[in-house]
Amino acid sequence: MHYQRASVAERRYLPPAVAVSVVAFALRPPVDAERGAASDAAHGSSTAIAAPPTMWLPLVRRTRAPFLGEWALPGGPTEWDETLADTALRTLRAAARRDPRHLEQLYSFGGIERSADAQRLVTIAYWAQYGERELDAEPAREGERPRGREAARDEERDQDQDQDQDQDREQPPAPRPRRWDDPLPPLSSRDSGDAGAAETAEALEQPAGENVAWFSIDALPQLAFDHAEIIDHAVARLRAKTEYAAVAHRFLGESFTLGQLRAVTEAILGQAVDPANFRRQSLARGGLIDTGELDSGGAHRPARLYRFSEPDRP
Amino acid sequence: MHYQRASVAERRYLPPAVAVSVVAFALRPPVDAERGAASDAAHGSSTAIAAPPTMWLPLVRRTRAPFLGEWALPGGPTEWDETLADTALRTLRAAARRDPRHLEQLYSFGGIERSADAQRLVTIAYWAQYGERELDAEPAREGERPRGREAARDEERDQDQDQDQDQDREQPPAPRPRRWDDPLPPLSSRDSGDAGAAETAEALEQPAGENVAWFSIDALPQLAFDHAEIIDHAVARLRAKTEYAAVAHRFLGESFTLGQLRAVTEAILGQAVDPANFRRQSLARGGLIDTGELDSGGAHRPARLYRFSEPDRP
DNA sequence: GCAAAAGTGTTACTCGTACACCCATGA
DNA sequence: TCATGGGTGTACGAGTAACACTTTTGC
Repeated sequence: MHYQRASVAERRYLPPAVAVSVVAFALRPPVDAERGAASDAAHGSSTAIAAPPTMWLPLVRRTRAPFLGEWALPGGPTEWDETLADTALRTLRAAARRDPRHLEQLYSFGGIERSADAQRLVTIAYWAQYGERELDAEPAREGERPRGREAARDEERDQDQDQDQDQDREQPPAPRPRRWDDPLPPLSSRDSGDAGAAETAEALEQPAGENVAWFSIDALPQLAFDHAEIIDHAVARLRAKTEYAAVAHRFLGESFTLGQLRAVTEAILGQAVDPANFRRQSLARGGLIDTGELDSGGAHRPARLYRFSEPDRP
Repeated sequence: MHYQRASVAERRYLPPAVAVSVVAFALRPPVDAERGAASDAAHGSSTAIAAPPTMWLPLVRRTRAPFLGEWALPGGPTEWDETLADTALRTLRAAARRDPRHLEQLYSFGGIERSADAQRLVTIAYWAQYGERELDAEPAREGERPRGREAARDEERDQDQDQDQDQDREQPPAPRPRRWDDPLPPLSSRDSGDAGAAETAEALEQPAGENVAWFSIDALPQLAFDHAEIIDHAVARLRAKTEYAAVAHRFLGESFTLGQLRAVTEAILGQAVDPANFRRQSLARGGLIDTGELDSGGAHRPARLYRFSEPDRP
């Protein structure tokens, strides 16, 4: 459109473009994923979740001018008919080949370092979570339409931090043509190239699957733009969540033992948690439902399996 | 620029414009301000802060197409050389004729109800606080440059909610041309019209001073767009702040009694607080400095005056 | 003196933490 | 039988809420 034709000198006078970056956490890389750096800790068994020491996230290696060759968060500019959350989903899927289990807005960064003559860019950062199920699923092929549109539905709902009593939003008075940030209609097949503001400095070419690797947050590489800040921000947000259980359970599968949930919490917090107290507090806080089943896997007393009451998939 | 020349049909294919909305709280309207609705409670004395029952905020009456005649939050699109925070400051100043004491990013709303052929708009919501000093200051004239650039400096720092340990951001590796969201250079004299994306649905013509009124949050009028949601959000954020004292003191002047601080806290929370416990906890939490002076104003024992340690004005 | 708010003291209760201890299973 | 994690009981301390009480002013 007009953007492409604007000269370099003209571009800086255009209003800022809107892009999205996604910090997508998981307890481990997907089985088929490239691992970036720090591959010392042996992640032996494929599916079993045993004492996860840290969290991982996918990064994309830049193949363009600013910060060429460095690693950056998945993301890119919004398409004209996409919600912010859908842009996050689409770009994350292009990088990780999977839809996340949870997606939530993090913060808007007005500025990113760029050359003076580039168009300005407002980056809306999102953070996402992958559960065991998503990591085990075979990678989606390019061109398929994303599954799990529910993930976007969470967004802009419980983005608030603590005891935010999710006030219901009443319908607007006037005819409601459809918020362009609504959960969203068919994502048509038009992810071929970078239309719109794609020439922007941070704009991301769809990674073909190469140039993507998963990194432990303990061993991150040099990062492009201010993405290191964004990740710090996301980690802080994750840890600040008072409702640990609500966040932690999304890293796991459908059902889980309290031991697993505690291990995840310890991975998030980066420190040990008393098992006895964790049990009591988790159960007291509510949201955990005893399935009645037992997990007879380990060389010890079988543990009860729980589900989380949150309707993850309606 | 290009935007103006784009036809209506073309506009919807443009990338979203970026605009800002500001929820600016104060304990009372400025003396010279128009009061909207609910003017029953007699606000007798001009300067004395006596048992403020609620919070107030400025709204702007729309003089354009969607939601014409309804009230909306101060705000508007970003200029090409403005940071997000500066856009918030500029538009808030245009409405309230005053610079706030504190400004902080709230949340990004991807969508706002609009007609299908209008350009999309991403709204970054900010919330601001006015103190007694700002409310008493004579209104700034149109065309002056804003004072109190410090306010913008807060922004993007402590936006996080609770125990966020303000991690220092290291300098970027490459030459740093200047983040376009930096605290910001001379705001030149160009607030004459709406350049750029100003034709956008929500775009705001600088209010000449009319069409602006202050409302109690207990008696808000019908609001345009999803601004009611944004206000709810801002109020929730304000109440969720654990460090009440740090937030509350900004509503007051340079020095204040603990009784005043408690009254402000009660206004924020909307409920009574035990004076004895409030005193102990406030002092224990630190940040309050006994000035040694006394406030001999009321028909009772004089109260010590305190300052807050936060360097509000460096 | 009396009202009213400043300021102090005391108690009870809640919640998080630490840790001792029993339970049930696989090897 | 022993090691291991599941699961229960309990005591201690910090922080908070509730409220009685004293102090100091203006009227």
